[in-house]
Amino acid sequence: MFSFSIHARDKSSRARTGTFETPHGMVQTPELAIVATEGVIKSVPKEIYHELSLKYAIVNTFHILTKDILRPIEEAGGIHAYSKMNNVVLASDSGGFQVFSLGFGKAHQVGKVGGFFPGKELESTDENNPISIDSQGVEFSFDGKPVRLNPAISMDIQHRIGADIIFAFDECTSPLNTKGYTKKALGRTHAWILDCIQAHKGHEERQALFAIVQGGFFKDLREESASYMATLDVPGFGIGGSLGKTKDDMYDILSWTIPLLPDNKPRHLLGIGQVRDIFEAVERGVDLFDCVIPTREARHKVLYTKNGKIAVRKMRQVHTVFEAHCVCPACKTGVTYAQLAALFTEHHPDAFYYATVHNIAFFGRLMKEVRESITNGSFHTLKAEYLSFYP
RNA sequence: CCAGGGAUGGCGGAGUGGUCAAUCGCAACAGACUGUAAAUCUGUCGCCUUCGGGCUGCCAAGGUUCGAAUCCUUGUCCCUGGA
Repeated sequence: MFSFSIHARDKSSRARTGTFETPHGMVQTPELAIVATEGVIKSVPKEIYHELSLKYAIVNTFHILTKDILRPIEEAGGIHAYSKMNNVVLASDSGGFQVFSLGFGKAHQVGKVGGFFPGKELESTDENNPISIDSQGVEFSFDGKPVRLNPAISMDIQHRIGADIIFAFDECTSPLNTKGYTKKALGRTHAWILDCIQAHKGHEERQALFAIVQGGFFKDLREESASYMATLDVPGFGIGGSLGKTKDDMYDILSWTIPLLPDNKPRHLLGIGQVRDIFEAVERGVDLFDCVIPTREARHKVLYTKNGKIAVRKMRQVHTVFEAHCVCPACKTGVTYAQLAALFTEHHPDAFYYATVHNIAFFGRLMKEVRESITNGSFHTLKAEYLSFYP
């Protein structure tokens, strides 16, 4: 039911194009998933989804569980029907990222491609994590209620959600975690993937379980993890964070791990998707991405264009559409920067809608151009073009 | 005409003798955002500054006081009842 075929390769890098086939159609790679955490794209009505030429989207196990939308999803007959994304390849994240984002990430106010915070370096140990983690799983506290997740629970929820690609329940560590801690967490992640595979037995035809490589910014741990995951009989791999302290750290991690993964299976770089990062990662062999940036930054008044990011606030006097060639619902109907700025000022929901659909369209085009450039040998030219506006 | 109420920084709106250049919200300005606790968060937001501080300032003009956005007088404008 799931198969990955590679169509073209870049001559001077690990970039490749391919197709990943699933029960709900295929994704052409490289592709970026739009994030629909609770099964919906924020600020875009479901009736519009079919106009967005969405190819790949991802939902979240932890948030679906805690917001009580598992039942509505099951009643609708699965996430594709619930989300009105019947022709979209859907993934679900396992909740492993929330182990970080609601744990050390929250405690230390740091992202997974972390900044470096003086005085906070490497203090992370079990004691100052607001979440309790042991070999049996993770105990969250959310809205004052305890929420438990482990491989079996996460797999069960993901089976009920019904996404095409599901991710193993892992422990995403923090850039501030010590090597000792990261190694311990990696041990759990490595044990848990076996539990996930076990729990997934019988569902392999319907959903593809991707294993996740961890190991922080430690070369030997990353190599150990990639080598270990490579031995497993899974249809694809995720590469998870912590991804170091800088972009270069992240690129190093990709260079370390990807050569150790089987060439004939897709690799999904979890949670990454800034323009430059997409090029650098594709170049190192990444096939799939997901990222909140297109949708989140839209709500934060940032528009993506081929000439760079644009702060809508500064465009009050500009009476043109966002991008003349764009066919997103906003550009198509002639919404101008000035109008968008005015809508943002009055907090009108359409502002969020217009900006979101445009950014989704931008990233859709970007990924298409990336694919075409790999096919016709112009990947590096395209990269240079984009990086001049997205340094 | 009578009786009340009110005028605060771009706007809304706190503050009723000192610790007030004046809480807070909005707007504005600058920045951040990478498996979404995010339509969020951070900083600036009277003028000048060598960042120590200096100056002007709460409708206007007088006054009381060591000290006034805060109390008194007059004026101007606005709102609400009454004739």
